[in-house]
Amino acid sequence: MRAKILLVEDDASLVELVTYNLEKEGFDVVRTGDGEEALTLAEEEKPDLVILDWMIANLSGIEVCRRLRRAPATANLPIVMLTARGDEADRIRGLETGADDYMTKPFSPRELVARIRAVLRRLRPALQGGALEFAGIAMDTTAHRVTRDGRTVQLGPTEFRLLRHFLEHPGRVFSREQLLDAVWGRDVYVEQRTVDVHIRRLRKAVNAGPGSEELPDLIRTVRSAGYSLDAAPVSAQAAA
Amino acid sequence: MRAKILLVEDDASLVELVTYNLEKEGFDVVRTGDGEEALTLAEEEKPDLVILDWMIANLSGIEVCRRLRRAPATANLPIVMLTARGDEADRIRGLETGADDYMTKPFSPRELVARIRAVLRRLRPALQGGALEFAGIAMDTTAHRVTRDGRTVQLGPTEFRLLRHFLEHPGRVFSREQLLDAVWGRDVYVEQRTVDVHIRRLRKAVNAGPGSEELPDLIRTVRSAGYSLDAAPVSAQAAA
DNA sequence: AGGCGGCGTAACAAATATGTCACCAAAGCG
DNA sequence: CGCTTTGGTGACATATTTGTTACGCCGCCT
Repeated sequence: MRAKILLVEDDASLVELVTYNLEKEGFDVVRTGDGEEALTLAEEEKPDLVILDWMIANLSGIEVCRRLRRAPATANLPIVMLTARGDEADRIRGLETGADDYMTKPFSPRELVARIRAVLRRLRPALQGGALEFAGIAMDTTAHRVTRDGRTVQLGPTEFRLLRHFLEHPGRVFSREQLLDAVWGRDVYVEQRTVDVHIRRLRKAVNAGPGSEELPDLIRTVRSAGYSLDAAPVSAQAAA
Repeated sequence: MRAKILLVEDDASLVELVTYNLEKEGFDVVRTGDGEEALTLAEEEKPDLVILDWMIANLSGIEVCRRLRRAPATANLPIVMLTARGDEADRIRGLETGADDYMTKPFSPRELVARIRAVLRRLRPALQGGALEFAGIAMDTTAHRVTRDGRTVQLGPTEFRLLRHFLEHPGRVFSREQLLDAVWGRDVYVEQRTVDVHIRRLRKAVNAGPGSEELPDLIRTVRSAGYSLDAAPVSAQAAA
């Protein structure tokens, strides 16, 4: 999957330079020089990361940053601040406002790309390899294809995102609420029970073996806590 | 939630400075100056973040970083590199190796703390808990999994919370009332005897060995006082 | 328009956890 | 010793949580 980056910057030559380098490295770039528009674009374009200049028209970068953090839809969006000032106090203020990293101008495009890669690797593993794998389940996020032990698994869009989320954090238990946040989106209101139904559909699809055979269930139900993708099944040892 | 930070640095005065500031800010700090040991500690201490000096004994920081990324247990561990070099090429190399951020010496402690906060803020969802361990009992609160001497232990939700409470305060004796407060909640009214029953269930689950064997009981009954999680098998204590 | 696939909800069934009891065992205590 | 107090246990009815199925809605494609 190509990562989409929102570049908020009003220095035209810098925009060109950065855009050129990012696109060369395989990112999609959406651009604006306006603070208000940046907020709109952050919602509508759903970028994977925002590069935000400190000094821009209409709203200061730091204000944009603050508002992005406040809006549920963008609260977790990775933000890299760009600043001409080398002043430490400003950098700290930027980070405390919720930026994830910053770069001081002038910077080299190579370093910017390396930093963005580092941030994305941390935050969106799915964007990196394109391939996820766990306990016999393989997902090609680029091709939107899933296999279990080599056999193709057919999934609906929601089940796909659900499984991807589990594959990105194998072993970890997620509450229904967390899953709704991560898979459905922070601003969607649906019943928590909906998660159960999709878990059920995911299980059915993933655990179907050849013929009518049933493969081991890799989705673990943690009562009163949620679900997790898990390889280690409960040891059915002698408990008599 | 106190975050635990592994500090890998061999300059003693810098270690002091950083440790002092981190602890003042409420972090737990584990330290080493040795690369090999860093890898061990990263696995055993399960820190939430690693601060890694570029120049350390035994293994270079960048090599430590690479190995941390390769091991599944630490592949997603946030890493902040510390370097004396201002050389851009090195910084890029650090980031591309998998570091999430870097700081160039000399740096101000305040900025370091701000950066660490920024990184942890991003990752908080992934940090909900961590690992607890005491006398052979290991609990992974993230995965909601408990083992005794490596064998999986099956617990109900209440038993899980109860055990977690004990693991968080090993050795300490809690009255039934305190346990009801901490595990059930302050506003729930149930009989104190209920605690006994759950202690019983917890013991049964935790002390079950292979087959029908019984492992030593780690939950100590303190008559007319309460219960505690305790490794010491001897009960020749005279409390008054 | 008609058919289709995916989605969210409701409803019911099944599984599991929980709080209390009643009764037994063990530990202080005079 | 015998009595009293405190903790251990197994059983059980109830409450809560989860599994599963059916159904209607909506957007999309032809």
